[in-house]
Amino acid sequence: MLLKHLSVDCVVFGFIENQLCVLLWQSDIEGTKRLYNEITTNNDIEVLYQQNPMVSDRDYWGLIGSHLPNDQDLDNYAKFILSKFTGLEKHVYLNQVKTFGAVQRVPYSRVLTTAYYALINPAYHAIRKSQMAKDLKWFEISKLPKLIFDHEEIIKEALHKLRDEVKYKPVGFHLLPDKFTLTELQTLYEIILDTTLDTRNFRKKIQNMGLLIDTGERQTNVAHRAAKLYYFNIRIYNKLKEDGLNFRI
Amino acid sequence: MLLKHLSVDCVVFGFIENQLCVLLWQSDIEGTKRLYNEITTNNDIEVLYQQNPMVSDRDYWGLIGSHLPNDQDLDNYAKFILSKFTGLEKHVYLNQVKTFGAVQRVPYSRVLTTAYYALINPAYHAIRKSQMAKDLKWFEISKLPKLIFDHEEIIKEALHKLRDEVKYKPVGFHLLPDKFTLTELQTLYEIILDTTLDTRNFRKKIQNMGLLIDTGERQTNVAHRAAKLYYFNIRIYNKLKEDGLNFRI
DNA sequence: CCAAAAGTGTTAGACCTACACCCATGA
DNA sequence: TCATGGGTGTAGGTCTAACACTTTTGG
Repeated sequence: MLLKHLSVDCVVFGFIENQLCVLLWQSDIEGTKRLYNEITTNNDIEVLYQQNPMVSDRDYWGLIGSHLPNDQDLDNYAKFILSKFTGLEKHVYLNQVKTFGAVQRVPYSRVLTTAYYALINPAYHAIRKSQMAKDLKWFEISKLPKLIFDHEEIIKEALHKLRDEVKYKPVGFHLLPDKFTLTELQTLYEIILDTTLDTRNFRKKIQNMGLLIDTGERQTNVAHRAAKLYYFNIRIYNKLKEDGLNFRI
Repeated sequence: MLLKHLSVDCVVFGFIENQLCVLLWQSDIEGTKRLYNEITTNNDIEVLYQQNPMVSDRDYWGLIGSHLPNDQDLDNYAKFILSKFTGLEKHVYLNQVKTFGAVQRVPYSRVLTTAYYALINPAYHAIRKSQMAKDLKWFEISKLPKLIFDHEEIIKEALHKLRDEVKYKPVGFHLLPDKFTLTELQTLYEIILDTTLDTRNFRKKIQNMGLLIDTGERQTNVAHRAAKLYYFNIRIYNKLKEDGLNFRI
């Protein structure tokens, strides 16, 4: 059974062509029904979905998400949503943002939603649209379309949390490919924190953390000096995740 | 109507005699029914409460909290719980921790709970037990009694969040009286962060933030040199709340 | 006058900031 | 050979960490 009053939404962040992007969808009512029939029987899905603006109006987009089934753990179900909607399997960084519970956030029904944010690297994790979506697309964070309900607020809060975390924990790396250049890393921080950073100081700081390992490889096919590729040291990563990181700027 | 599947719990932290404490209660079933009759009609309260270990077993304590009414905003309802259970009025620092949603967290029913934490100063905010409680008491964080459900985990998570925040935001002050000494402030940080701090360095750091204003007053009736009393500068406090604070140790 | 806690300054090292030029590559 | 982005060092200032003694008060 689906819980009528509680849903789970995922703010999926991706770093694409030096832009921070969010993954949004438009639901296909028939496909969504089919999904819910897989998950549970005897549900109120038609009541729950037929009034959603995203179903009837092609201008409206939403965060991927769904009502929570009675028999699913909240955290696991967020993972499930992510993999069901995008085809992504495990090892995706996923973090609860908070629960949004204004009475009128969904105009036609009382629904609270627990939001999560995910960080993925679209170059390495191919997204595939599931059958239940009419459409599934990346939008730059600064060029969002019309959004259903309070999803714009949810995205803002998730971004705020990401900004906070990126300063004190080594989370940003999840948005990069396995091997990346220092310039990519710097650009990532610049975009997330919406600022510019001094290249020399940034490199010194990062290298002093001991977090990066030189792969010995370099970029290929670039029309300029090829940059070194790094990956990151998971042991030191785990340590910094515990101890915190000082990335204030 | 009360939502059967969603509750709100508050982890109320207080700083008492140089110890970090949590406020816990034991519910009185009759008093609780009376409260719910005030809030809503036609509810399932007996089903919701009669199996709670706290009701039948005097050894079990719980966080203050209740099921969420259909027509109440989540954030407002957390404030309401705080004032209803303790008699505290506004201006209490309250912050959402996260939502706990394991399927079996309440053994006899599917209930998710959104936890908040509150910081209060018991010396200045007198707590009064409401009629619906058999008992309401402060417990040192290191000497917790048996707790219902996953309330111990909720307290741990709230404490973890408090520790994280205290390093980067000026939240700790909410646990102190309006006028306080530098030693009280230092002890507070030492207790929350579970460490010791160098007095001279601590004082320099705090004073350089410009957050404190000398009241010109001193302690009275102490059997040693009387310490200066400070209060804190709300303007700089608000600025630091925005910009963040660097209190890493 | 004693006990107890308040209050204070200096130095060495670490870290942060600001800043400009040469290097490697493919087109 | 040019355009593009990669890569590097230094000096001055600020912040941090370590450390011990004197002051004030009430009993």
